[in-house]
Amino acid sequence: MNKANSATKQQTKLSAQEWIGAAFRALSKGGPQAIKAEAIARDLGVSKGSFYWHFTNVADLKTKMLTHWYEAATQEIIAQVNQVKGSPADRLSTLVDIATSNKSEPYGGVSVEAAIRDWGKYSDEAGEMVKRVDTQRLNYLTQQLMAAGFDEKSARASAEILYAGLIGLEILAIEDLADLRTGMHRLLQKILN
Amino acid sequence: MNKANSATKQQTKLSAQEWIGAAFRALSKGGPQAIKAEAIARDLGVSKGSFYWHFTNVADLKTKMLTHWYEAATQEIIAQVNQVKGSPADRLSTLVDIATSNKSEPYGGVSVEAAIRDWGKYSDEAGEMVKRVDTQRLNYLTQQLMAAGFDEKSARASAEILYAGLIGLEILAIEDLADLRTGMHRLLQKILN
DNA sequence: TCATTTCAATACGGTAGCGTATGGTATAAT
DNA sequence: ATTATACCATACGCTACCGTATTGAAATGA
Repeated sequence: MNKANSATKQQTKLSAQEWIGAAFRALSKGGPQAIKAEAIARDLGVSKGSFYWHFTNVADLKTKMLTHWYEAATQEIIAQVNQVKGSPADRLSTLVDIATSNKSEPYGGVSVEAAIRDWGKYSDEAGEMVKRVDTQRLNYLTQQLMAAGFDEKSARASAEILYAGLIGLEILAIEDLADLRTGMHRLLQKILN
Repeated sequence: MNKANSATKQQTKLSAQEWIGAAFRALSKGGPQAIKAEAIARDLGVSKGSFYWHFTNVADLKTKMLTHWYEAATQEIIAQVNQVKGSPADRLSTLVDIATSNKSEPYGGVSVEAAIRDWGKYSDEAGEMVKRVDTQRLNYLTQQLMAAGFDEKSARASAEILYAGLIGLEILAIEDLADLRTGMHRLLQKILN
């Protein structure tokens, strides 16, 4: 056995990030109650001794998951959309594409989003984080719609409908991303026209 | 103590229905993982000996919960809406009101609906039940929209948007039912006009 | 080289939930 | 009055998970 084969995923040391990534995988597969130190350790092929090195306890891991998701779900996406040159409608369209793309990254992606939203219903900490994300996104959508010519009041109303549609379609059609995307663009057209 | 006082809720015997009702309360408060025999028994002020009299195990309870929800979430509501005399738009409006009303009944009501939808993501059995309910409701909506003058293709498309909006708003605004209802009627207008 | 730091394995006690077994009590039937 | 039935309590063993303590090993630095 070649001991120094770095390509075979024979990693000797783990980082907190890898634990967090595995935790997100567990979350989207089994829900919040699947975020368990020993189960994730098994999944990583390691013992819980490692877990309690990187985190003080499970609550600590959860907090760090939420923080990371917050960054990925707001700042990064908004920055990404803002550098799209074109009309506000173009940016909204880009936003829809991003929101309906299932990135292979650990956090971000549709299934994680939905799972965290569930989580938020049963945990205050997660609930507040979801609320912060929703508020920020809603503000951003309103802002884009106003840039597209809506007055503030109707921009906010349309942003709510658009965002609700996005969330709803995401939850209903989560297994077929292509359908989700076309449905979303359809709704966007209905609101913009 | 008047031993034969039937009005004081001093019930000596429990029915399976009361267990199911308590289980739904636990579900909407704590999520699927809160459906636990011993916890619900504590809530009912009784021991788990009783639970295993009425149900063979926890899986059995869950199956019965899903069956009851299925009935309440489709047949009963559709029957209720169908007896509204008026235009299809009137029936759709009534449907929105029903869907956004938080009934005090054990199953039915917005919070239970959302909780079961979560549940469906992590359990195949619940997932299939949710899918059955969604399909039936979507068909019914399509049918009503066709009666309102849409052709089949666009009726189905609009039904999906309407239903997605309903689900989305439900999940976003679950704490404020009044807002939910007005938002929903707004979306209905946008689609019908 | 050897000492320190970083990461992981193992072993432990504690709690919570499951399902079973068994016995107890109240109501109804005869 | 006695027996049967329906419902519930209690006690048990089992497993999964938590968090701690201790030891071990590998990498890094001096």
